[in-house]
Amino acid sequence: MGGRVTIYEVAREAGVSIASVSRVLHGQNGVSELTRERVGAVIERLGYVANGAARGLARKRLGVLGFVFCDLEESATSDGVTPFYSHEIVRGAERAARRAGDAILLASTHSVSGHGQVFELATKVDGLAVMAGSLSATDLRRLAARVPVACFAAGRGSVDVDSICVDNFGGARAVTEHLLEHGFGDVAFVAGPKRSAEARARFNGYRRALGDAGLDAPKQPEVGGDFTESGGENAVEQLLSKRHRPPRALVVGNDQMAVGAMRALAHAGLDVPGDVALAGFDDIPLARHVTPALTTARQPMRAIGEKCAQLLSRRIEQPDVEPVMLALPAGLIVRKSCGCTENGDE
Amino acid sequence: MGGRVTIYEVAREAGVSIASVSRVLHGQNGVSELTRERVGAVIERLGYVANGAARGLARKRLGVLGFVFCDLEESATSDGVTPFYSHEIVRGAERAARRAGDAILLASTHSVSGHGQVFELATKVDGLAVMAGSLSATDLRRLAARVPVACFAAGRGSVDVDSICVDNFGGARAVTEHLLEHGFGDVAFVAGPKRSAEARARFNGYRRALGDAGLDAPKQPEVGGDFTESGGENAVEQLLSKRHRPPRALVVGNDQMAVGAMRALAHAGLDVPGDVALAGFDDIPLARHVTPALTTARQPMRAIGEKCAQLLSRRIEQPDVEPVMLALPAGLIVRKSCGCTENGDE
DNA sequence: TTGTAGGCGTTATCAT
DNA sequence: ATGATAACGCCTACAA
Repeated sequence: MGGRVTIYEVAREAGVSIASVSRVLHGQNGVSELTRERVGAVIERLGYVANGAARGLARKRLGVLGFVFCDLEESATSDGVTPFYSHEIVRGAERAARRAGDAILLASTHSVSGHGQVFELATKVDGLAVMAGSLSATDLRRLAARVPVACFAAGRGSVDVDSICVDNFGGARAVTEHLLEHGFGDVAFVAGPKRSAEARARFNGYRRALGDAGLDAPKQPEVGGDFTESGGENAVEQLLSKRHRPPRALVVGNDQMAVGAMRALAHAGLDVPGDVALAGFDDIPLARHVTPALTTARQPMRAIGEKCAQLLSRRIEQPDVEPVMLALPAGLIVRKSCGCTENGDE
Repeated sequence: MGGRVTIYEVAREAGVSIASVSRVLHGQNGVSELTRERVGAVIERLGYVANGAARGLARKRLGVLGFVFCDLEESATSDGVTPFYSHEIVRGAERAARRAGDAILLASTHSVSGHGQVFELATKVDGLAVMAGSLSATDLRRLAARVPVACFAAGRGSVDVDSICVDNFGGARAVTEHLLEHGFGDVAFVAGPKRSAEARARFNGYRRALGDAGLDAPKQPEVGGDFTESGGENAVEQLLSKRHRPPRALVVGNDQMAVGAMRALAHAGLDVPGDVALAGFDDIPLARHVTPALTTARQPMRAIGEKCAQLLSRRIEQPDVEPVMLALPAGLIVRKSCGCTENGDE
């Protein structure tokens, strides 16, 4: 918001009407060069900054897109996963938003929880992009009934809003196929949270790959975790104790759990990829840095952010178009944990 | 912004005046229980969401704090450093802002550069927190003359605005002292960018520690980099070629460069910490994951974000109080790269 | 090219 | 307890 000086003062000081000031402010035509210069000088001298509230009120558009993330707090965050995840999305979103002249308002579900702080937030934006899982389906529905909403990182959900996510099914399938191509017959799966649509999609991608290879695939994941490092560690410990012999390869629901899995395997005296090959999902920054470097399916986070902002903008402009659900392809990132030796890293 | 339904419609539908609606909206007294209920019901039924622009205009306060970061783009970012850094700051900021009923508007300098997009941004917020280095001193000054501004991650700069940063001097000093306590006599320094006030403060902290130990310290850093991994790698290569014998220990300007340094040392066949001990600065997430784990000085990012939001809020309320410069203590994080063996990690 | 004036949706003051 | 009614600062027809 502009400090004190208003368009009226600029007008007075320049000896013109506010309409003229407004015109030069927006670089419109129909202003004499002289006026333009005079007004410009006054604006600079007075340090005028337009009042966004007034502008938003008049334009019926604040020029602000809200993004709400779910804050996994102490769990996933401590390893810098969520931060990166959200940061890349924000970057993409910001880029797209800026092209449209908008700015990004940030909030995390943790700080936005309580009763209905999202609705309070909704007040300050033209539309809200929400990360799947950061809101209950009920709240999401209520929200969408009030303001333009888009959803990211969502699997095929039930709520009828625009949404965008990575192709979890395809990514997991590709990763699994890669493991299969190594000739590993016994490929097990470490699942994510049961309630997560994304986690389920990844499991299904894994199953499909097995099926296509003529292999038996379990209907349900043998073990699973909550997408955290320790979750992955526990899951693999459990898996090892369940089986008389460890699987030859492992597709893990996400990279973070994969890192935990590596720890569990090391603990059990198993070599990766010698004894057990491994692949994750997401391509978090850490994936390149663990030893061996993690083979994984990359989420196009930036693109997700961009696309989400675009979807949201569109809905703001055209509130009644049919909602779409997009899935962006995941990139197969081959590193060492699968048994490949060449450095396939970019 | 609220979709279509306004306070007038709510009022009409509830059979009261907009004043009454406004009252129940703010939980004010002086409203009969009956009215309160009726209005509440209508609000829910109509899905009313207040228009933030109108509200901001009337209140002279949008309830939004802007944060602008500098986007190191492909350099530092590719390793997930900046993301983490900014994410933690944003978290802290959001927390503090929320307590004050505010929201956080995000922007990065990359996308905000060009001519004066910051000023455009300034339009949409009540105040702006800017990361040091994301703006030229001139722009910062101009900005501060127009809207409330606070600065974070700034060393003692010249511009007269509220600012907050970690105690770079003290942190570097503590880290250096720790290395000295190991009995390493020859401790070299890998500096950050010359223009960075933070980098200089760290160098000075290093010098002070040497001086206090009765050791000679160079007036200028022997080598330096740009705070990136490859920058650190190059700097150390250069250092090794300059000297006939490698230093016994190395204080590196930040963690990211320290990781690069480790690579250079490994390349030269030098063991860390056996041949060369190492310490960094920041405590980025990766620091725990490299081998050996990196000893470093931790930046209290969250606290920085919180404090910055507070400083900004204060300045918005009281534009004329004397600007303050705060430095938060850095925590010494002892891990393996310095030669310590016990696991000092939290 | 320039100016006038109504409207945007809330808040808040002042009556009632 | 409730209701009119000015601001708030900008945008934008519409006039001149």
